Amino acid sequence: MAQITKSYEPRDVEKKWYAAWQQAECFAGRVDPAREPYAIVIPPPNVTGVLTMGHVLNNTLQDILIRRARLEGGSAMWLPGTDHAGIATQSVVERELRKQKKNRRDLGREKFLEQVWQWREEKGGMILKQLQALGASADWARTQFTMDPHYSRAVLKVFVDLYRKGHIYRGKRMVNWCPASLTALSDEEVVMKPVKGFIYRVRYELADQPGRFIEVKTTRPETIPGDVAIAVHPDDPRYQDVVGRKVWRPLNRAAIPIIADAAVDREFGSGALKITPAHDKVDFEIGLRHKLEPIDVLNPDATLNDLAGPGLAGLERFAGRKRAVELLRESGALAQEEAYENNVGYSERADVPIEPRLTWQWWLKYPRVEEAKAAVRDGHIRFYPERWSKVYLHWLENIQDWCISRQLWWGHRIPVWYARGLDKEKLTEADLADPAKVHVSLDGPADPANWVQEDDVLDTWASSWLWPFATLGWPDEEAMAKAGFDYYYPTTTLVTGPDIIFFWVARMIMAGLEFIRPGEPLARRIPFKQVYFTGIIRDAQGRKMSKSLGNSPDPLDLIERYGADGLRFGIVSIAPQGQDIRFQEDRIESGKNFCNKLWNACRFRQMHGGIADNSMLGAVLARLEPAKFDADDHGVLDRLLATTREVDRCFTEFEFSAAAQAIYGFFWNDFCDWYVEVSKAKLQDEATKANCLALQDLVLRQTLMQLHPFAPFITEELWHQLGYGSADSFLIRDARIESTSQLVEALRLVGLRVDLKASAASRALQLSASKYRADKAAAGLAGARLPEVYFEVHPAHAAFFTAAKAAQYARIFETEVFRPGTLANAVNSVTAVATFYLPRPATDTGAERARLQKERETVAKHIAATEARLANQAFVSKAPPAVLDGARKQLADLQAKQAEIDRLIGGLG
RNA sequence: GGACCUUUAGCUCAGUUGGUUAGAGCGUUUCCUUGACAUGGAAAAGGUCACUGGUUCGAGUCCAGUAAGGUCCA
Repeated sequence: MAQITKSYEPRDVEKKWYAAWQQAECFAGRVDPAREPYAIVIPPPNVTGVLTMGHVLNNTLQDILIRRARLEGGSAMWLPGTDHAGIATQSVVERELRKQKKNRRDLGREKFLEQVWQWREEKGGMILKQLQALGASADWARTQFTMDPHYSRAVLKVFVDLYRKGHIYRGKRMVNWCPASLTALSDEEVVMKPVKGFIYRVRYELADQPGRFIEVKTTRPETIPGDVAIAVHPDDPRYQDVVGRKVWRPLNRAAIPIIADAAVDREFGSGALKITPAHDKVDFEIGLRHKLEPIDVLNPDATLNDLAGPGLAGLERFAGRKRAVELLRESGALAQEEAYENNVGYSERADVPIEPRLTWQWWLKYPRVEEAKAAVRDGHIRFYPERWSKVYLHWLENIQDWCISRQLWWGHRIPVWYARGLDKEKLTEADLADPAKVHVSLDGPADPANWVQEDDVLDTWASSWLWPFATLGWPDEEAMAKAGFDYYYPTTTLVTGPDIIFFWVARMIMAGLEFIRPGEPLARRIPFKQVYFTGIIRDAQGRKMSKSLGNSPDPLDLIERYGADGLRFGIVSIAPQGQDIRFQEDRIESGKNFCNKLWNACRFRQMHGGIADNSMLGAVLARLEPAKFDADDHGVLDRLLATTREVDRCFTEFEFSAAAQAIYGFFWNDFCDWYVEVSKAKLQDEATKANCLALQDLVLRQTLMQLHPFAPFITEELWHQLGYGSADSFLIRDARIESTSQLVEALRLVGLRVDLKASAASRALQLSASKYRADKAAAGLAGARLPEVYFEVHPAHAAFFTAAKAAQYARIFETEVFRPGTLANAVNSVTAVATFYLPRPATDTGAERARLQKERETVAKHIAATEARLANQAFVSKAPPAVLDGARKQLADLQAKQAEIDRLIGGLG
């Protein structure tokens, strides 16, 4: 066996084990009826994406769940892949074309798509490689891409199916138009931002009554040429006499009617509203009600067109706004201009203001909305934290049809063909229902020469909503059998961010319910049983991490500096359930430090004796000698079991950071700081050495297993170094973690039960040692190793803290000689276990008296408070007995302590 | 406008169904190269638990309200 090095060097260890795991196919998810299936599908990252801290957190948590499931004996399968990300990917390739002074139209659709595929082959999916550096144990052989042939076929089949069921229709409606990407967007892809601008009061002159004006407030004067009416509230007394008459539109002058509509807000401005149906959703509705023909004054790229009239036509929309204001001012129509802040919808991807625009698009009426609500409401799918279910249900209550068409080339082209020669812009509902005019099918028409395919592609989310089953071969039965569909669906857990609860989570649930196992119970059709929502990683100031702020650390750089395990452990330990995370690099550093601590504890073990039989739990336990167990042995075993219990609980509640902290606290404080220290004496004594090493082996074994999901590389390495696994086995694949009850039972079989009294005695001694060292430091003796220290054990601890035992603690009490007795003119340390007497070179009775007096005051204060509580009749009669006993015991202890201090003060003379 | 979240030590956060003297990590200060680890060890300082009421023998915890910050929806 190789000697463990002085400090942990992650780089080579990580490379070595990742390659070995892959070589041995440790990540493969295999159908095995004897084992419990455990499946996770990755939230497919954007194929153009690179690893961010958000990915690190999200994927570390998935890997933790998958690795824990393996350790628990489940057949774990983590399915990776990427998303074709329509707009993002198309933009990347278009940007490259622009460098060559070309655009996609120069190339034509087919050539352009060839370029995109080429880009994807060369540079796409880099993020999956980066996940490997993080240690992700995904089943790479199953890697999926939403544009793969079989996946595409699933997407198109779903379109055709929903079309035939009447869920999909083509309609000319207001959409959110992105003038940068030149495509429609769904409501979910629009973010509202407050924007500082101006609001203008504009006067419209009555056509038949020159000199009389109606005033309208608007933030968008450039759309005035698109006005088709002025609307007032039917009950507004100010305007009773003008309804039905006409006003002059002040830009691109024309007479337009004054109409009455109840949707007008009488409180806003003067109570009159300009109606521009082509450029506003509300106006569009009003226009429909009054049968007004919209006037679209914008081109697709949001420049003003000829309908905007002379002076504005050809201008970009914001330049047009300035110009419109000038024109209004010149003509005297501008009454006022004031600063104003309003909410403007922005394209999430392109970050430019969207335009409400009237276009033909494909729409989806969501299927299974009610069932989707029931699935979560009735607990078939559980959200962690639970509160997200409210957000989810609220969205479903107010659900709107989904605009699924995108005016892009990169994506799944909609499987609709129009009879050659038809004018797509003028199709009626009857035309759309006529198979001679419109053909919808998976494979296209038999006579393609007579048809023209729809140009639009589907929204990327209209492919990723099928992810949990299209990745398992659906709808092809042979592929499903090969992928283990029956075994792995529904998948177990989904780990994702709450920002895509509507985009993705809700839609996946509806898709699963609609397409999988029709007619079977809901619980068999849902795509997953649990959804864990992570927090969002922010910088130290609480800002979202973003490229433009440059406040996002590079995860690969962090892995380089702290190791993948350090990064994983660090990030998980600061990620409380359901809250956003403030990233602080020092936490990653402490993850690395913990790895080093673990490393050195194992090194200590290795330096103190050859590795005996550690091959299985039974072998380790067989080496324990229960008869030799002392208080500290019981203490560390007690803490090990408590930690195991806590980690078990954390996994059922998805409390990952609590689990990490439980392991950290146990290992560092209980094991290293105390047990390893007391071991140093035990290992010098042949009578206690073997048992001590066996107990260390047990603690290290269970710790490595518990820690493995969080820090896979170092634990695998140490697992082998300490002989827990044979050369051809792996911690990741072959180890089976014991639950608390299994561990307790295994201990019982070798005659071991934790003695709680002994454990408590060990704990009391630890606290005493702390108190002792504090007293020692307060007396100016910090750090000094004393030649001799005496003690008088308090009766309650005499059984555990014997003279022979005490000698073993000399090191911890920083003394050469440690034995019973008293000492006059000493520094006196009163603890729960004993009173200690520390010699000091020049005795200062005054200082010692002052120190003891101060301590006496503190004790007296607590005594008074406790006495007051016990003197309260209401407390005594109503508090539960355990609390009452606790208070009484506390009082007794405090009084004993006070008496001891008094005795010492008296002894100072 | 509606819904949800947050407010505890200088910083980041724990704190189960109310119950002894409110915890951790980092940071700060002091001491220690002793033999696993200075990526370490020991100790200390530091908190009117945002505020105001209420329920209770007892409130960081439960209830009502207020304030500040944040997120989502409209």
